[in-house]
Amino acid sequence: MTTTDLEPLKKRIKQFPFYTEDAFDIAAPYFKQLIIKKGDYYLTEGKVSKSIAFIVSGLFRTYYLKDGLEVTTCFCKENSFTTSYKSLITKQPSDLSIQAIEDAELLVIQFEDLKKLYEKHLFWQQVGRLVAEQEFVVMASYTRFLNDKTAKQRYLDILNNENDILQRVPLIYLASYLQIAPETLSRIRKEISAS
Amino acid sequence: MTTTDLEPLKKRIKQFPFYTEDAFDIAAPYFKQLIIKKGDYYLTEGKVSKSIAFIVSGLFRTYYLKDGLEVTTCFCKENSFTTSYKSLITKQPSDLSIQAIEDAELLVIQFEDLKKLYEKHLFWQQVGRLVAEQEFVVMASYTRFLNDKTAKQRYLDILNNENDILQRVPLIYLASYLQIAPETLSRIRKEISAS
DNA sequence: TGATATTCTTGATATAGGTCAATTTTTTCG
DNA sequence: CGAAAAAATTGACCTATATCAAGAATATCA
Repeated sequence: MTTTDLEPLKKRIKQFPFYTEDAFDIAAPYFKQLIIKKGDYYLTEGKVSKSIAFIVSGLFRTYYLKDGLEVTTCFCKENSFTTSYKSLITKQPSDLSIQAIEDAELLVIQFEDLKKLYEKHLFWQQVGRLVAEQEFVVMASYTRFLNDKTAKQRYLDILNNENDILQRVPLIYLASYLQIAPETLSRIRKEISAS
Repeated sequence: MTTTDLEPLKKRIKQFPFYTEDAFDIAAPYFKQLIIKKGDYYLTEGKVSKSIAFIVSGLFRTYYLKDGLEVTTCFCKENSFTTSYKSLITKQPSDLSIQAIEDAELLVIQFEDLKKLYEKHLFWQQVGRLVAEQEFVVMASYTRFLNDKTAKQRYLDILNNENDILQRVPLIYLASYLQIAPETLSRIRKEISAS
């Protein structure tokens, strides 16, 4: 019997202020390994999100349905966390699905267990706050990204700043993340390659 | 010498779980009253946000400049908090300005002081987390609001759900909050009143 | 109160990006 | 490998909303 390797997670948690080995050790038993194959789901629409996943390896996208069409809202890669944060917080059914677009390995903690840590350790309560703050900043930036830039600017932004993601996802997902019709994205790419 | 009346703030803080009078009393001395006249600013673009304000009375809007035009991102009314949350968290200069659009009374706490409370009391650390979570949910909803609905739907949403705000702000601010040109909003209103 | 600035409305016109339909290219997987 | 499915491209056309310009209605405050 081997124990799950938590090193990648520990490395991430160490980045938070006031980290101690103690705090980590007490949390460690709560994390369970979960393997998800490409195309499969960590969470599906309609379910209440009850856990948070640390992505050891692989790539996920979150999407919701708008008039029957999938709208991708996020790409989540290794060394970050994923969940339907809104569903987790509000305890309402998720309107997001979270799908692996590469084979993935997760370390999952139940939110109930995390809350126990919140109450036991200022450190974990603080991690909860910092993560929430970070999520807010990311969401605020995404809103501005969508609303302040033209379709072409948005694509160029990704091309310049998140090229690794671009290489790993089908353009059809990227298009909806950029809030562009796939046909329009195709034209933008053509225009750029011509110049 | 009279002490500042913190009752409205206390009433709001009482809504958080694990509230105790003790926790509130320890925080109380940090809150300072601030009066802001209509048209004046709580925060201006370029400054780093270093405090959080509880709005006892009055109404604020936050806006940023996009190609020289003011884009309103939020209306903040009595019994809620306001700040440039992103600037506060990231310690970067704010791209938002926060302007009173009605005479207002605030209770202001410095973020430095709040952080002291975070470290002293699990309760306040938790308040910080819950507020961050709430801000995230609001921002996520706003993003979806802007991207999933047509201009007309967005206006009708506000008309039906936030009529009090609508009564209190010039349409020109509302238009930019809805990401609609003022002319378009005017036409939408005309169309609705005709039907 | 009245002059001035601000806000709101209306019309004419422009455009970024969407939609629909057909084809080609790429990926998947038995 | 090769067939079927999925993704990407291309062309023709459309539409929601922006922009520009001008006038009417309101609000402000000396």
